[in-house]
Amino acid sequence: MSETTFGESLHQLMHAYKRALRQAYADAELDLTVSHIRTLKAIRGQMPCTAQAIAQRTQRDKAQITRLLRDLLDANIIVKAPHPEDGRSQMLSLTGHGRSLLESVDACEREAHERLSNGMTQADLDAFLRLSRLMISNLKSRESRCPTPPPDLTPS
Amino acid sequence: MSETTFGESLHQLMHAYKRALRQAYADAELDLTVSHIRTLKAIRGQMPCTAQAIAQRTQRDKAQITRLLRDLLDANIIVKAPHPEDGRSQMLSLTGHGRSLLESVDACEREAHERLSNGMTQADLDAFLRLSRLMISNLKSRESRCPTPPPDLTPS
DNA sequence: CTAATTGGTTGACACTATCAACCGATTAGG
DNA sequence: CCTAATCGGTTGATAGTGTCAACCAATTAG
Repeated sequence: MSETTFGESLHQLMHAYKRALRQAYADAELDLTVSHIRTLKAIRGQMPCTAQAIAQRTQRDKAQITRLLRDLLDANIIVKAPHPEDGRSQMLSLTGHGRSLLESVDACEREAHERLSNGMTQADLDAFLRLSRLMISNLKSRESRCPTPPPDLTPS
Repeated sequence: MSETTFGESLHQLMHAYKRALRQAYADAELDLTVSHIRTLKAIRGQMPCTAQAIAQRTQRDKAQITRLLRDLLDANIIVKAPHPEDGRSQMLSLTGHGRSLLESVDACEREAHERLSNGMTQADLDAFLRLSRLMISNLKSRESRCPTPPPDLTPS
């Protein structure tokens, strides 16, 4: 029976967490969705970077990324610059506005994170993170075996 | 800094998990979404039950529940019966079809769960579950502005 | 040079969450 | 009893998100 409660817990945790973030962002008058902010953080994490890199880092569809980036560009939170070596690609980076905005975000999240982790030790958090990562990699390994053409099992 | 990776991990785990479930359901030719199945499991968990109970149990909007139930009714997976003591309410229960369908679901999930938990001990799983529940209750307590009811962390 | 690949964009669609308005049944207060 | 508030459920609207497929232009490979 532990499968059912596992999935349920995961769902509930996810949604409670997202609600908490949305609430915190709204309280701070940050007019951004969770997705936008996730994208922003990905950019900051490896600035300057390409849209492709963000898609990989956040595990999301590149179409989705394009749309999120459009909003962020319109809001003057990031800027595009041509890629020096590849005319298809473009380098994304935060504007000053984007950077300061992201600092407010950090404050929001620190608060949310603090609430979330109430009663948990650092070891608990580490353990949770470790297990999460393990599960992600467990799931991903199987997932990605379809799109790649069969790793030649050609009858030798 | 650990907040960012925490949120990222949670997102990714959630989506990887949902993708795995969707894939498993599709492989088994179960034409149901994750939400439908979550709803079904809630019904099974406290059958017979009301829509209200499901909404609470799964922490979802009652409007959403109504729509999911409509689909399940149309597909003859559950049935409605009038509530004996309250004319507004209605008792939901699984049909035979629904029950057998849910058994296939269980099989799918067992498989997905097995893949997911590869390399994890039972203690790991328990720890993960315990921490998840703790965080959920941490987040919920402020959400609903209620005095925190003591989290019941019974490791069932 | 042509063909395949890659970075990015666009369109379409499904799923999910959330909010507000509403209906009929029930309950509470006078 | 009658009215008002509440409750279970339904419906509509809107937004956020995930996914797929088609496409363009730049790049690379043969």
